[in-house]
Amino acid sequence: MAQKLGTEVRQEQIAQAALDLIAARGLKGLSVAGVARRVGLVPSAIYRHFKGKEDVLDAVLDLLRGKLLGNVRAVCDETNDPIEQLRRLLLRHVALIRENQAIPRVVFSEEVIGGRAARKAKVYGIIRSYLNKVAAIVRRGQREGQIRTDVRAATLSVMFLGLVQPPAVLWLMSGGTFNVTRHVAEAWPMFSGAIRSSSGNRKAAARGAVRGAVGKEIRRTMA
Amino acid sequence: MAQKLGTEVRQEQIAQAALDLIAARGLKGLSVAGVARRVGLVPSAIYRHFKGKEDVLDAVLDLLRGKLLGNVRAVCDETNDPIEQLRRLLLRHVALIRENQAIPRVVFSEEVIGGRAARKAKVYGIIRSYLNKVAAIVRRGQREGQIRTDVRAATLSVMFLGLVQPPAVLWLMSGGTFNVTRHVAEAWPMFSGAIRSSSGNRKAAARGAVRGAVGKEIRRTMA
DNA sequence: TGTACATCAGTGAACGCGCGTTCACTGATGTAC
DNA sequence: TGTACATCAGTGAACGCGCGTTCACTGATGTAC
Repeated sequence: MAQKLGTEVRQEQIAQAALDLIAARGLKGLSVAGVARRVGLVPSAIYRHFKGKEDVLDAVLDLLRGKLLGNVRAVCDETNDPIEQLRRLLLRHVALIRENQAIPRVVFSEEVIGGRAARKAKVYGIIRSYLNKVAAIVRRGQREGQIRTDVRAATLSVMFLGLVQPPAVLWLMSGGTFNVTRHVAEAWPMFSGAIRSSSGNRKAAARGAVRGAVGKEIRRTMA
Repeated sequence: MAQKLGTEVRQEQIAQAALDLIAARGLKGLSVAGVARRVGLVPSAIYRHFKGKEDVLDAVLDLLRGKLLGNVRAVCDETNDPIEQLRRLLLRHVALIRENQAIPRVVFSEEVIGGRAARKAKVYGIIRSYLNKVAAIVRRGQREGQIRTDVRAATLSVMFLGLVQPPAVLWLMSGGTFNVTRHVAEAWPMFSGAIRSSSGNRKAAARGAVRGAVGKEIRRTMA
């Protein structure tokens, strides 16, 4: 018989084991038996600590939320410059995904995207929190004059996500061939250049001109 | 007994029914029985036309490849300006995904990302073909002077994908709440502005300056 | 310090459901004669 | 035009596998007295 441990300890172990299992085999490969084996228990023992498989998955989502939002907090502690915060967040995000394939695997999984409404909402909530924090950084940059103000912060935050997400998917699907780091290293300078407000003496005038041009483009795009 | 039809006809019907089913309920909800019901057959009848469920999925992938690459061909026929081609491709892509939720659902699915190597490779191949065609458009734009040359075409093509992919995921997860069209309409002007080569008389000089700056940024980003 | 008892984490057998797949059979359709 | 035959799409019953979940039972641990 396996050692008897408190339910809090087991819950942590189980959630972590589930996370590892997802990282290794994907959400589809997440089974109660597999988790139990990793923890050194018998499948039915899992039910001493969780109501069922669904609850285990919820615990995994909580872990992921912690990791994602933790990154945001970390970069905010590291520096004060909004653009520099974004750059570091980007690098951390890439590192996080590399070490933890479970994140994209969960976010993009069927269980989540096509699954129960409650879970879909939970994952959406996590991503929204993340995006909102990114948008807050952007908004501060806009107030303080480093970031252009003719594009909504919400839009910029989703574009920011667009720097990592496609490469992450390509990386997963290529089995590690696609070079995420290289892509990000090339894409970030262009992105950061594009979101910087035109600085210098003609600042206000230039910004006005750009805003007019973008507005015209929006009307064209939607036509 | 259902009407007897040729195997080619049935194969098309079955692939289309599978596509519809995926769009409605996700890949997880794709069952032989479900497909059979939609076609008006009994489950075992499917095996007259496909070796098994896996083969049905492969047929679905072929359908998707056709739709994706078809869009590229269409925009190349519509106009000659590379940037305009990209803009139209973006709009078409959004429309395609809106009408056909099956695309993101398949691409992001477990079956694909964590599934058999052969299928993963097939989907990766489809996306690579798409990206390569986008990169070809970009490269032409670079040769002809409309698009900046200090960022690789491959990188720009992945960034292009980054304009749609995150909003598509958010749209799916939010159950249709997230406004993809609006995001794209706002993101495109910024993107197209950022990829345009600085035109005018000081063209070469400006480009040289930008290239220098970007190179410096790359070294910083990777540090 | 020792004994009885309550608690509760861990066990293993068994159940049931969904689902992909097989197989012998049916009967409609088109062709050869 | 009619008849026999071959072909092959469609049928329904049954199988088997994986897997989540249940349940009565065990036995280790800590507490009360």
